[in-house]
Amino acid sequence: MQPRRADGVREALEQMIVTGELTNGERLDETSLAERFGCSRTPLREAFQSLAASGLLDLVPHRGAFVRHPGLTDMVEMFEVMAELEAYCGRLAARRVSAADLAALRETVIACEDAAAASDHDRYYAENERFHHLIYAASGNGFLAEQARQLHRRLKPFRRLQLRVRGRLDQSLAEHRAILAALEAGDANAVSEALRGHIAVQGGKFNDLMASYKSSHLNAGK
Amino acid sequence: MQPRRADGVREALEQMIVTGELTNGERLDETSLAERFGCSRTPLREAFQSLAASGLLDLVPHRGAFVRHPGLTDMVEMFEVMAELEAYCGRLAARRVSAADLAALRETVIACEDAAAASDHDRYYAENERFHHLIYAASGNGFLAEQARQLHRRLKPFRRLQLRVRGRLDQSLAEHRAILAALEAGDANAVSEALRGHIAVQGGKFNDLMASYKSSHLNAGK
DNA sequence: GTCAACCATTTTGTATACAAGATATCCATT
DNA sequence: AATGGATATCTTGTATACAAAATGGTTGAC
Repeated sequence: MQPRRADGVREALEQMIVTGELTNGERLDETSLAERFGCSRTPLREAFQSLAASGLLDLVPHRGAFVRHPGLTDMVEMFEVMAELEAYCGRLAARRVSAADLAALRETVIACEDAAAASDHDRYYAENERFHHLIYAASGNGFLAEQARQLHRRLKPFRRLQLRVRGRLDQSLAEHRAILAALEAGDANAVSEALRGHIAVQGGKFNDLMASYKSSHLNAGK
Repeated sequence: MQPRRADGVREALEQMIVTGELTNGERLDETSLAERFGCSRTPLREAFQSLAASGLLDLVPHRGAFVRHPGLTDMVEMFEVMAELEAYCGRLAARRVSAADLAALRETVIACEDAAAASDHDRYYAENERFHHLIYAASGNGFLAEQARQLHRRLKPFRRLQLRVRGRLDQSLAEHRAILAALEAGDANAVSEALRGHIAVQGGKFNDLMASYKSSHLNAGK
């Protein structure tokens, strides 16, 4: 991972943060990171600003940039908001979804079925992401869609871990089918509630989340 | 406005953007801005990254930074999301609000009454902001509160303009009273709906918003 | 022996110099 | 006259040099 170009610095750093390669609370040394990336401190510091704005770094003046991994509490809070955003997307989408959107959604569900049958977690996740992004877009509210995408992105690593829990794939798939059915029926409440339940961390999902959180090793230094 | 220090550059720029001093689509010339702020291009460019992440700037590689004012559509979309976020804050707050929170909320309502009686828009806005921030915090979800604060901040200039519409102050105050009453009663649905209605752009509010938007001169170059 | 102040070292913050890409101008050609 | 291309100029992107601030260690006093 040696991006000569600066555009990649932000992405590379983000990757290093979310994968846990950089542990929580760790101070990022500008000089050594610059050397590692084969660039100077300038593009690095610009990336820091961007990452800090996304909440992935803490920028303390004259002290440095510190990796900021969400704690278990933060994660639960974020999922709570994610559930609400998705539910709202779904509510709007139920009214505004187009035939083309529905066709695309049906496709992703089929693709998810294939992936689930093959136990291909990576592919399932990719299609799962497409499914949700389609719903965000179908909300007809571009700002809402963008917010949802951002949060979705931030929760990505944890969601991926969750999907590896046994049986979760099939459950997720069944929920997708229910969401799609509600959308086709144009039942805003049903869509909204199905999505909320799909995202919300409740019941057994909390234990799954906690387990995957612990195994993520992101909580070092907390 | 000449911040010698770099921490102020971001704030100063943000102010210049939201006040409309910098018009929509305008390209920010690094050299001239640096000269104006009495600093070099380096801190400016770091501020650009931060502002771009907040959606106030568009950063086009090798082309420059362009001011990005929300169009009328964007604004309506943002208010739509704001209404939903506030409604959710209220729903949570109805369960979690503390006696101290309620006392503080009562204070702000009284302060709002004073300000409204004196037709002091600036003071009313300040207390109004405090009222809403208290509810965000009372939601007990720190992430949600932060998201709400950010969006609230971004909508600030438009909200201020809206409040200048005749009669809007008294209406807003009455709604605050209703929200507080619902919170005291612990009626989650009532709080949620009262807040949604308080924020949502609907009915006559849309015309007010449109009028204030036009008079904001932020839409130049669109 | 402990605490505090001072100095050295390290690290962040800023300015400037330089490189690379983009735009605009001017000239040649059709 | 219009178009296409080459070049000059300007702007952004990056590296480096320098300044300021913080940290850590050492020394001296109590």
